[in-house]
Amino acid sequence: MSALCVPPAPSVARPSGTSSAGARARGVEGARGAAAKGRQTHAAILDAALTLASHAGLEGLSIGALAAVRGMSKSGVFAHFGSREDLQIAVIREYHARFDAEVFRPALRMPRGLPRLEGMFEGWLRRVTHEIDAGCLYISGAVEFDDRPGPVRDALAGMVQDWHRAMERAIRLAVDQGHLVPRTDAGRLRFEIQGLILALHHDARFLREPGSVDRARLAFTRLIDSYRQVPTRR
Amino acid sequence: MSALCVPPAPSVARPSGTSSAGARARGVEGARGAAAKGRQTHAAILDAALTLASHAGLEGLSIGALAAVRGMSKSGVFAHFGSREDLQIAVIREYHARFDAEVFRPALRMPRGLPRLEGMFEGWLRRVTHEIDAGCLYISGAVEFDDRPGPVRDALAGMVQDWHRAMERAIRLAVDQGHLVPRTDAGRLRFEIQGLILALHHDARFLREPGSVDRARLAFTRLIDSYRQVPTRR
DNA sequence: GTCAAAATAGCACGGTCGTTCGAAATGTGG
DNA sequence: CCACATTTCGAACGACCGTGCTATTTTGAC
Repeated sequence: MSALCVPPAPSVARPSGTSSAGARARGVEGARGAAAKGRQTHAAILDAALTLASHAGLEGLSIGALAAVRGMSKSGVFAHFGSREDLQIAVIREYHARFDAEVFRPALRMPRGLPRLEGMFEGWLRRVTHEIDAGCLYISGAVEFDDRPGPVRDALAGMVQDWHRAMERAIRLAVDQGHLVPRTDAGRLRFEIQGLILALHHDARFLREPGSVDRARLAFTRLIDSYRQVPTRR
Repeated sequence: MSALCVPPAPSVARPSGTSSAGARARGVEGARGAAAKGRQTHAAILDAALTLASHAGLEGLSIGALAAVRGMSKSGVFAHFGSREDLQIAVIREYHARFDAEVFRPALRMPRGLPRLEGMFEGWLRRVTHEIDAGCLYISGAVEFDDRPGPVRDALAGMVQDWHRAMERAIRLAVDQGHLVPRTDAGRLRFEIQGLILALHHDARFLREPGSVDRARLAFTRLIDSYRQVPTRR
């Protein structure tokens, strides 16, 4: 399912000695038919949670606010996720799935090498641009959880690292294809590209500075050019 | 005082119709002698608040935790700042002052042009490096308040923009000195440099990736080289 | 329609939060 | 030492938080 690896919805392996039906595992469960309405509202809540977390951050995501948005009771919402932490992780997982579908997978359809790398950046850019009033969970989450160990941080870091690995793979492919100079350090180029996205997110979203997107795109072009393999060179 | 402009401690111009002695303006007040012990604990609290906010973020900065750290009562702490918001702003202002003293002012002592620009980056780098287990308030604040209008966000944004302007001034000086190519776009170069710092903060602090500092330094060198005015060129 | 299972509501608990207010303690100038 | 301003405390408030329990409603298969 998710092209950026990560095990698919780990069927909630937590201790779950929590007695009550509230913590019931909302994993793959009895396959066919069993939960029709349940799954549906579960998805709807998750969607609202994603919107909410995009604005208030994962820390600002509260079950009460979520219940108010969905027009249902706190405990009704709560029952769909074993705990607030599980809710946060579910949100991260959902964000990852969307990022995967909207950024990574389309880029995979581009020919390997520079075009695919550029596709990744463009998709990323598009997402951050649309998110200018929504906020990237990878970025806000990184800041919120950089000092807070635990499963949420682990989930977040794992997915960000997946994405980094994917980018570096694309960079190495571009080297193999002869599009970039052979001595290209994939890790460093990934670092530099990511810096552009972070700067864009900062300038556009926090400072509301217009023209940031063009600036990021220009900087990317400059950056790639400095790594480009020019056949007619010395 | 603060070389990066920003009016110096605006003597708290808020309405202050809040009756009680709690909200008493802790501004410049009667100059000499009047408040000896008060100022001292005020500074001590502020220092602890800075440490706390560096780890938990400005949002995570709570008066209760601060009181516990300082070994005093919540209301005792509270009385030193009119409100939580004023506390946050005071923290930001203090952070700005330190940044000013540790990054900006030392760089000003370097000869104008590239050396000063490099000095700024190095100072910034040093600060982020030391902050690897402390967190940069400019960065975490930007993420926390990008969707939250109000005086805290305004204060934060103002100071970040001050710093940006200072960097761009340094870049333009480097152009004037003939160190960088004349067509250098100061805003874009500032954007690119800032991206490196943000990427460093992200990789080193969130992902705990070793070698990020060297990577950032290398990337900076590469970046500057791509803008460098080479006298012996074509 | 029946009936079990699933989904949701309602309510209460313990906790932390920022804030208020009046009293107690502490410091300071005369 | 006194008198006064400043500083600190303690207790309480209302609000919101996550969570646990027990009903009640809704759903879906037969």
